[in-house]
Amino acid sequence: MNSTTRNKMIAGAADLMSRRGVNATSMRDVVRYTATPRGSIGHHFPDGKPQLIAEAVMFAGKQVSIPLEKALNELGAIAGLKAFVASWRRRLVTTTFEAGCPVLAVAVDHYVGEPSDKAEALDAAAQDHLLDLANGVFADWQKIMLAALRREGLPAPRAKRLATLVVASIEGTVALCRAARSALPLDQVDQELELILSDALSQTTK
Amino acid sequence: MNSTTRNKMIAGAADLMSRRGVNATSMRDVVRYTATPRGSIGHHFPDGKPQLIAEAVMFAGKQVSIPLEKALNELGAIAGLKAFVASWRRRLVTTTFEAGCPVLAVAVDHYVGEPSDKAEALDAAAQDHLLDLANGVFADWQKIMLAALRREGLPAPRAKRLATLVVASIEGTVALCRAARSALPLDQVDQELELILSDALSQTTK
DNA sequence: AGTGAAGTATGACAAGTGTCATATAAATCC
DNA sequence: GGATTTATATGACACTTGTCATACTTCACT
Repeated sequence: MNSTTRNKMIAGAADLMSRRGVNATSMRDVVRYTATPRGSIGHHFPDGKPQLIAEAVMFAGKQVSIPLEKALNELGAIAGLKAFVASWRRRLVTTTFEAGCPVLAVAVDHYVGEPSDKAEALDAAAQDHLLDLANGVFADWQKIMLAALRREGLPAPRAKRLATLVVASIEGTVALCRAARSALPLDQVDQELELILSDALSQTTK
Repeated sequence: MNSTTRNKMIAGAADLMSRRGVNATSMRDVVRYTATPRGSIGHHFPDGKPQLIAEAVMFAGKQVSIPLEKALNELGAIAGLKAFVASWRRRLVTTTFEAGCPVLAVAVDHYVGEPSDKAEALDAAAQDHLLDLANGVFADWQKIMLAALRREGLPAPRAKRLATLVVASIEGTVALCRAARSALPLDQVDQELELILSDALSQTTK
């Protein structure tokens, strides 16, 4: 199984989806963008576009969760989060605020299926599956953040809420930065999150 | 000028965009959804789909900013924000987490223009204009939140950062809720935001 | 009554969409 | 080395998209 073509397609799809959204990314765009053979797309993704989107979401999930976990492990919750935000910042700046998060794209820009006859019935199921995947990725990120906070002594209920806040606010802030073509929102949120987390952690050791 | 047709189209476009995204919302969808005459769309929106999207963004902007400002004025920053979040929660629940924010949709799901010959040049400008509008709406919401916080004595730099955090985290959380088909993330973030704001405000009166 | 504008209806256009059937090329295995 | 799976190529399909030209209706105003 030649997987480099397949992997290039998945990575390219994730990238394009993060920039323009799900429906603005056609399969022909993906093969153009990645210089992969168009004839292979049906071969590597027999279930068609929904499958490609699904794999792109899972790919993007790992692409974030692995460095996130590493940063939190090596630097602790606060410094690790700052490093993670910094990597988002770099991505925004180097793409002139064109690239975003493909998982958010799936949550917001729902895939509208084939024009064919089967219609509504399958589309709803396919869309639900994609939402499940996106939700799984978000949950994964939250779990990683949660573990880091708990490791520093924060009680579970508070840590869970803060993990949700961190993931949600970063997702939202990245979107704000793209709209503003500026990293200012991310810098502001970064500062506030640091304050909030260090406040919360300082209360536990008292 | 018969504006009820026009207004129905704008409101319907905003609603559909908030549920499925920009590119998944076709003009034919809008006239189907709003039971408005298809022949009129070119009449009311001579600049075509970009114009309809633009008006939908501004419409959605006011639809949020007006009740937000009212709630903050009447109830103060903390209780007002809680009331505002509660209204978001209602919208999510009553639409079984299908509806979201059309402004976020514009920021994430970029409009891909007509298939015609003019191509790239105009598209980039049109997309930039839409991003400007979305950014203006986000900035408006932040300004309203900022004013409420300053009214309670918070110094400007901190208030600005917190206003950004509030807008970004609510946008992100609504997306999380849609992916999870659950209001839990919003409830968690609501609780944390309350804690954060009351902490920040209590430090000013000391 | 009549005139002109505002609104509505309908169909055609060029182009793009995902998918599929078929055909060729490459690589793997006995 | 031949056979069989894997991969790539190409073109056709049924359909949707935004836009436009053209017609018909409605309505206000003089």
